[in-house]
Amino acid sequence: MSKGEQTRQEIVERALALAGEVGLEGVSLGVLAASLNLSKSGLFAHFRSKEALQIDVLQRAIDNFIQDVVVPALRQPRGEPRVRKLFDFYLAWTYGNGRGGSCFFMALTHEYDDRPGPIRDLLVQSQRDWYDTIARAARTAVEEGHFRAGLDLDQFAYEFVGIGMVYQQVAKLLENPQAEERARSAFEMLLARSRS
Amino acid sequence: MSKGEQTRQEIVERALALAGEVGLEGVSLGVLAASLNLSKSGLFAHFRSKEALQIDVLQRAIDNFIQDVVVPALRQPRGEPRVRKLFDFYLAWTYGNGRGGSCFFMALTHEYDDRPGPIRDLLVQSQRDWYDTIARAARTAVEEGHFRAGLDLDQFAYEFVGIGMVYQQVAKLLENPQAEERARSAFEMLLARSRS
DNA sequence: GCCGAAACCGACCGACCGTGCTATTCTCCC
DNA sequence: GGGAGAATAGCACGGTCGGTCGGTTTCGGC
Repeated sequence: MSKGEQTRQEIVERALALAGEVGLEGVSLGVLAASLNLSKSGLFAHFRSKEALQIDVLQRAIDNFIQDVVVPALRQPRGEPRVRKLFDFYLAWTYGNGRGGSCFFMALTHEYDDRPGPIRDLLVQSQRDWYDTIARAARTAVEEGHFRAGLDLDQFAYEFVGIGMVYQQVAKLLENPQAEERARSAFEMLLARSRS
Repeated sequence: MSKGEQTRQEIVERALALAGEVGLEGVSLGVLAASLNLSKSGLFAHFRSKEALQIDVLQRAIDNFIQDVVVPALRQPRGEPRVRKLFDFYLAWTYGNGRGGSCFFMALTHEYDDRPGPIRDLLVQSQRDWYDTIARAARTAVEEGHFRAGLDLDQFAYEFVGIGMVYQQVAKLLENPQAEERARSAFEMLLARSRS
């Protein structure tokens, strides 16, 4: 990897960390450059525009999410165990990501849900993929006989994500220590309903 | 109401609308003033600081939410009907609020969940009140015999809010027309589980 | 070890930010 | 209807923003 490419990676990585604290739009080139001991122009030379950097950052976040949540879950046995692990890793990622900030994608959802453009497009695609991933995992559980035939897979994914979302607010904003317990309890109910 | 107070109200109102599009932090005094045909300094004279304005805007949003969601629900008969209406008004408010933007409080959650200060404090309090309101409504349903005795009221509120949150993302960001149907379906399941 | 290319820097641009200060205009009560 | 005080405008400030440009340093292949 050339020097330039390496620096580029470091920039994206640092920008992702900063974006977890102040939002993607809130990352300014000056602050980002200073935190990397780089001049603003030196940093900027790696990207055609700030938006190009933002897209790289988002893509990096998507890659990380897949690597940390989806891939390890897919290594689990097909069916309910895989669905369970998907939820576990999701919860863990949600909490650990962004050093105290909330789930990166949730923050972006509210930052870009009414701001059209390539960033929103990429975000939408990634979230659709995520819902699909959950639904596909649920389908394996149906195929394995863990979940009942005729289960509405998209509805399952919908409620799956809902639990993760409220977990974030209750854990991060409201700082309620019971948040995880409640999330797991809700998820167990969702699983139970999906079985019989 | 004096002229000054009237202008102040108009400023807060307009700022609230703008904040629904660009976030609370994203509302700049210059743009806000221009959209009201006011000079920036003329506008600023009504508030000690930008933060004071932001707090007023948030307080206004809280008042609106109570007026549009909580108060009308409390006019419903105690028990399940009241809980149902609380959800209905919540969904409607979520969708209609901010002219295409998502629920104001959800956006603020991710804007301020790692930014301490009076705004975050007020937001936290308002959200805790909201969860309490749901839990209290659920308790009336227990008292009326609609919900089973021993129902975990806070868990009920948790899952209630979770459904509302995922609804927002699916409806607003993913623009899925089935979002509301799925939300209502999930809510019916929650009610069913709370009864028997 | 040289040399072209890649990487990086410092200075700078115009625009906009929040916030004061002072002057002018408007409102409303006597 | 005039005068006091509130409401608003004008202007300037120090800063930061994304972005540009020309020059300097560093890297990597020969």
